[in-house]
Amino acid sequence: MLFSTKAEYGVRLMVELGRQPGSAPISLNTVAEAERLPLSYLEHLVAKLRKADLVTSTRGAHGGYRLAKPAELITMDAVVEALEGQIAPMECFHETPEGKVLCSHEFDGDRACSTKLLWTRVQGGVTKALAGTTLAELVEFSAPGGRTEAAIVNAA
Amino acid sequence: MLFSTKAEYGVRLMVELGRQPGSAPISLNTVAEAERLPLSYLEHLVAKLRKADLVTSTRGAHGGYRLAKPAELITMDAVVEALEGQIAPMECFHETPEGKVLCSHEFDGDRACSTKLLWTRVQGGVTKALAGTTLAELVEFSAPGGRTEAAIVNAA
DNA sequence: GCAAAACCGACCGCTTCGGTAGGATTTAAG
DNA sequence: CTTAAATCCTACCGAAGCGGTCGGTTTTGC
Repeated sequence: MLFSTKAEYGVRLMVELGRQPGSAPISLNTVAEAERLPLSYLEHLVAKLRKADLVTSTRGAHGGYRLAKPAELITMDAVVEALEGQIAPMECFHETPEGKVLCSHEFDGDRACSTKLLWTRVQGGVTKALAGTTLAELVEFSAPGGRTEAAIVNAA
Repeated sequence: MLFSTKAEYGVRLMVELGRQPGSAPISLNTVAEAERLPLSYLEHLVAKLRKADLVTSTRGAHGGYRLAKPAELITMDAVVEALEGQIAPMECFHETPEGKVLCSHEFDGDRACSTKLLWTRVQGGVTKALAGTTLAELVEFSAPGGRTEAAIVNAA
């Protein structure tokens, strides 16, 4: 599995928040029941989303969570990264500001790392998919009269 | 991390086999020293590659391993899948012969799974990268006078 | 004051990861 | 025939992460 349920549950949580049009905050309990997920586990996940400034919280009775910005401006790479940590195909694959750096096994420098090409391509494919998908799309797609399966193919 | 060192080491192992032109089998010990990887761990990995018919073995003194087919015909999705198991972005994301099936949380059927679109795109991006890369490319890329970094971008 | 809610941190059983260890079996070379 | 090299097989092991659970504290509206 590329990702754990942290990403799965967290994305569902975000979609649930994105579905509500109003300005009233939504309690985690509401989300937990709607998605049938354990409340106390969602607490851990929403904490990560809050630290990443993807949701805001209001405490006390009738409190809850809201999206920190419009769903159209939230891309899924930020969401998944907040939940799962840095997204890289491999432990030794580090991104530095100035391009990529490999590798703990790339010794001697007498020849290129044999796996660099592969992981770079994989990295590109994943980030393109994640960064190219907005929360708004997921909300629309999963709506009762949402877009059809064809939308998946079209947006390749 | 999307993949563990099983994929990393296993791919290196395959590249090392692909580098040798001759028909003589290469011992794991040779590979282990060349790539500075623990021999006894490589044994586990090569067993998976053998079960997946990606390498063949000859036992006894001067034995070792060879690629089961030309490097041009070995795509990395088969290699990674042999090492890491089925590649899917998420536990609940199952591929059936007739398309995709979701989801353990997609209850009631009254609305689409909110994460299906996302994971389908991720899946597509990863498999495209893996299936679109052959072992021969990695061998060439990592050769002493191999192709430059630009090859990575070009082959997007 | 009470109840609802966000917050926080500790704990727990389970599986995987990365690796080690010890052997058994096969085979080529001397 | 013996020995060394190599594949093959199974069991084990510490560490870490996963998927929660629990108990409690704090904040806030009614």
